[in-house]
Amino acid sequence: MTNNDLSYGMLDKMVGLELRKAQSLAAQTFLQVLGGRILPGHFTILILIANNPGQSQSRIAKAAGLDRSSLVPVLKQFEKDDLINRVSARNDRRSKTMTITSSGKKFIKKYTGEIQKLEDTLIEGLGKDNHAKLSELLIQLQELLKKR
Amino acid sequence: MTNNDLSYGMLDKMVGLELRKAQSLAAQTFLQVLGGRILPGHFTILILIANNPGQSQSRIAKAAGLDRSSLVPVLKQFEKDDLINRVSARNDRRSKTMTITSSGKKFIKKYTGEIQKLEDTLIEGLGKDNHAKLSELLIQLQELLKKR
DNA sequence: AGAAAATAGTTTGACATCAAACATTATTTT
DNA sequence: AAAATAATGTTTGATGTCAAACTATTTTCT
Repeated sequence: MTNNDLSYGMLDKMVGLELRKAQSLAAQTFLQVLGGRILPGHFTILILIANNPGQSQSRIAKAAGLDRSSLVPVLKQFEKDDLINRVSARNDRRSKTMTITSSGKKFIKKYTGEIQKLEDTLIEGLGKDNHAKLSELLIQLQELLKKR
Repeated sequence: MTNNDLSYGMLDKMVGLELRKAQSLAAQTFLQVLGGRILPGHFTILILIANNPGQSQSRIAKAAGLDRSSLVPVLKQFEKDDLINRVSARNDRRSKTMTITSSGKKFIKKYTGEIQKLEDTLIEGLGKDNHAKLSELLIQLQELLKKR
């Protein structure tokens, strides 16, 4: 039997605990959907660049919930794979503005269907209202945590 | 201005994205509460051992949402810090059963108040019902993801 | 009973992430 | 205008985690 009946004691039903477990499982599942070719968080970076052309690395990093420095090797690889372009910003020579390439767009398009399908199973499994409520609460939670 | 008005495109409000961002923030906040002395996930391991004495490493790992192998260095450190005891199980010489020490109990007790206080601010911020709903949905989500 | 498969804990190697320190460029202060 | 402060991208070092391979045991199968 693989029945998991351990007690979490004081941590029982605390959001931090459930968040970590849920996130771990979700990341694993999304990674499968992405064919193991790109990490969920890295896919997010790509999407952010595609939807917000001309933004700086710092802005993208912040939106992705990652450290600036963590982006560097990822972007380097994206560039090497011809998924994005990076050029020094005219007005600020420290910054580099980034844009998606046509290959990048193709790459994204390749997985959008599967990702949406996965999300649809979550919507179906939780119920539409609950799914919406869950993202809403997660966003609200982020607001709360940012304020501390 | 630090206004974060980037578009997440197709990922907007997807649970995977919000989960990852929320989890990152929560882990950071809990780490602060724990005085930077122990990672949230490691504290969970300790709590699990305290509340489920005599369990094997594998069971604890699973309940904590971590890989078996990830536990090894953590437990080694816990042992060195006299927070837990590990002894070979009588009935299964592969297994090691673990118990919390009195120092371990003290360690837990030291942070219980602060952790509960943090959770209380989340309950207050989200509203009691929403907080309960959030953990419930996170648990439900885990069930869904495990079934895939 | 003996062989085969499964399980527990561990080690090793790869990699993602963060934090701090750094150089360069912008902005703010004086 | 000069000096101090802040911001951007980067490098480096440390650490946590996973996955795969390994040993030792246990369980299952025949």
